[in-house]
Amino acid sequence: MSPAQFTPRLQNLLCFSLYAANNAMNRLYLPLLEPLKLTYAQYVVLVVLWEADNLPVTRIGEKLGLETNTLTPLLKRMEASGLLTRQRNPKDERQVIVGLTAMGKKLQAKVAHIPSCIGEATEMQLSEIFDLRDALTGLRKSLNRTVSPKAIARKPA
Amino acid sequence: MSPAQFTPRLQNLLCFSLYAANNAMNRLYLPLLEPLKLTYAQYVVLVVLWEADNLPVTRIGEKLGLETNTLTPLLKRMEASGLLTRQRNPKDERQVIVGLTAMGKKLQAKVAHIPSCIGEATEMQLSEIFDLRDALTGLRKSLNRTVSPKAIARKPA
DNA sequence: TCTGATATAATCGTACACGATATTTTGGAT
DNA sequence: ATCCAAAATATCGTGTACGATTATATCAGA
Repeated sequence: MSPAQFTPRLQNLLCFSLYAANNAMNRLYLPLLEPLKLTYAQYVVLVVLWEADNLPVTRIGEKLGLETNTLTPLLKRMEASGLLTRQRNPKDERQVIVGLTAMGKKLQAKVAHIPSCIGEATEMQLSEIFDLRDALTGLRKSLNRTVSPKAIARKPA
Repeated sequence: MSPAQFTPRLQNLLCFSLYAANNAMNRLYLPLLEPLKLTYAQYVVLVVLWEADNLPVTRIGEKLGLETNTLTPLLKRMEASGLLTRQRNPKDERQVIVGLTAMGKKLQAKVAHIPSCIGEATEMQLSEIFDLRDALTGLRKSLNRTVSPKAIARKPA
């Protein structure tokens, strides 16, 4: 083990490169999502529902790696802004089924330009982007084997 | 452009792989830092100060990619828990100089085990970790050329 | 010297993300 | 049928991050 491990420098830390890149990515999304009155978390909830509508809260949490203590208030805000509905499942009154409203569905067209904006800002080739994405997905899955939210412990996304 | 770009799937998005990996990393740090009563943000502030003590707030912000609206309350909490001091610079009363206390310095020894814990949890070779870290640092710098906090616009970290 | 622009930090309001806990519903074992 | 554990969601408190704004100090130019 090198002494550097005992006095880690910021620039050497994987965790910091991840933390700072994530903050930078969020800052890039802010002006892109602001005209739609969306936050990044709200955006990814919509991405999930555009793929598969009418999901219970926990199922959304499995896909996003979030639990209900984060999702419930988030979904309530999205319901209040008219993007989705939250209804108890008559078949199982424990579940709340989250479904898109017409407005929520319509937003899909209005974010179509975003991926290319992000792509440009990365200044990377598509193949590099895909490699980085896959490396990060692999990292997430490895980390989740050590510690994971309850929702993911049951079903790794 | 493939149609997939207009209906992005969660798993295809670089931003989501980054977001979810960062959340997972934070969850891994929580139990490691909890015995020290540190948050992740507080930890990286200490890493900065262990490298170079007695920095003005904005200088810390340049290194971390954060601004004073985030740092001021963070540093006040760390001052309250006895990790650091905040003093106006007599040479320039606009600046607040942040310095480690003895307790703040002592903590460095108590985090020495953390990098190897993280390393293990990644299930990656050191060379892979370094490659991923460098790719993320490059991504951050690219993204910061499109949008960046004021602190970074002046001096890219 | 004075005045306006800039630099530095702080404050305020909003929205996550987390651990801990509570509430309600369901299902299985007796 | 009853009771108990598990499941699903919600609530609460804390600590970031962010945009917008404010307050004070410094500095440069007229």
